[in-house]
Amino acid sequence: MSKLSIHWFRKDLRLADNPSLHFAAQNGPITPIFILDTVNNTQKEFNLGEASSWWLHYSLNSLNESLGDRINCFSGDPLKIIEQLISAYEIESFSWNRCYSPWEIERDTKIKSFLKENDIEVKTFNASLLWEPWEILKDDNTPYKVFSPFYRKGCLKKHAGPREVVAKNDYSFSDKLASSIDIDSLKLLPKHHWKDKLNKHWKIGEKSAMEKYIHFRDNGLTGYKEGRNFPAQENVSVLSPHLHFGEISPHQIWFDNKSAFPEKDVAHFHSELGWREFSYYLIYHFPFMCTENLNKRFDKFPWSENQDFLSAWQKGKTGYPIVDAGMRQLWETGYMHNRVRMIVASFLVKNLLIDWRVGMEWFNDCLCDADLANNTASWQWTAGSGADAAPYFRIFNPILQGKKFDPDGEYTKHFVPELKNLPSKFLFAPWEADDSVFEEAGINYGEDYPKPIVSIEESRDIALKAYDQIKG
DNA sequence: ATCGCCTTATT
DNA sequence: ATAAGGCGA
Repeated sequence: MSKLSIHWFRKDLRLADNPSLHFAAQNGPITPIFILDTVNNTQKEFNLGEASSWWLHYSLNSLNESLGDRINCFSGDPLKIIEQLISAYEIESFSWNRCYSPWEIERDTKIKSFLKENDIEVKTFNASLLWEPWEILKDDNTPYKVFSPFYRKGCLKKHAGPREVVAKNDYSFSDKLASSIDIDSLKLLPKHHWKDKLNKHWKIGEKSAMEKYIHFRDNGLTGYKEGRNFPAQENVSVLSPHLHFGEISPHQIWFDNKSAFPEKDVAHFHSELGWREFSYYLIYHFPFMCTENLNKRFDKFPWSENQDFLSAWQKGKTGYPIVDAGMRQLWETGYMHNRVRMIVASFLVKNLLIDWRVGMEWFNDCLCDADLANNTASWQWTAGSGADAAPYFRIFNPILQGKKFDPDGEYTKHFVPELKNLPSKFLFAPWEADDSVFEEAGINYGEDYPKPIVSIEESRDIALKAYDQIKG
């Protein structure tokens, strides 16, 4: 048997623009492996949530189809599995594309030196970031903490630019290894029926990811800059889960010719990719922030542990329609529009006074695009404890946000159908309607739909006082 | 060292 | 109109 050129698939579940795969192909057929790591990410913050586990199952199946059913799956401790592979087979080369979560960096560093000690050629590549986090620094060689200068100066001006897209070849793949298991044996599908709802909302895999990008480009990119704020409009790409699992790369998107589209929309869409980069950048330079406040002052913040509030938030029964619509969209579809993510997160942290980590855990479990970097950076941003955070007093008002960004109530009524007959002027503040309005709308207020669990004004004041306490 | 600037707001 | 405060050059 000839020597194996192993490519280790991780967050790069595609054939196109895959530098490691491209490298492995130089030595004949590639041996593609996937390892479900059951050892290094057991901490709940890093664990594969239910929705992303569900996604991964189908993404692997889609990938495997492209590989002609040649994927080799394993489950367990990657180091041990790789150890077994190199003792059982002769290895020509071992390669992968980099991952950037702190626990992945730690794991991969160990595996890389282990392979080197055993005289195996090991190569790693960039497949998922436009700018390597260590390549962008201020003039004083410390990392940026504010997005705009990071992106405009660090990324766009000073850097030579992202690597080119790797051409796709007709790769060939070796026969399956005897010790590998099949995808089903990874047991990624959740047992309960929640997942059944997800099926109708998504097409998973490399081909669908590219189709979705093209569809967005041709139908949603024009008007993106403003339209992206309106959850009822189709001006967002919804590429996040595909990007998370690497079914499509930011390079493929970045370098795609968009000259037919308005410059301001294109620039803004690119800057959103920049935000994704910034999140990865932050957790690379400040790995502790995945579990701890970036701003240490927040360690003293008097978070509430109100389980009733948390449960109402999770179920979408807070009595604030735009918040509830968002939380139900999450539960129904494994996704939430970005504008609404900010609204529900602000509500949890600044009106219910619940620790951002509790919200992050729920998002991690329910979002198909659950991503440690984006989740960490965005929750901390909302909580005010993170980098480039909004001033603490900038607390989202769910009534005003609803009126402003869902003016016709289309999004809210879709996910909170019990309010569909409520006149628009009351939709985001139902308590302002009197009995006759509810009667006419056929709503038993307080039964069919809950009354607010907290007062916006009072809870806002409490949050501001708590913030005053932790100020230096 | 100082000064302009800052994704996503609210009243 | 207003609201802190820190970052970046």
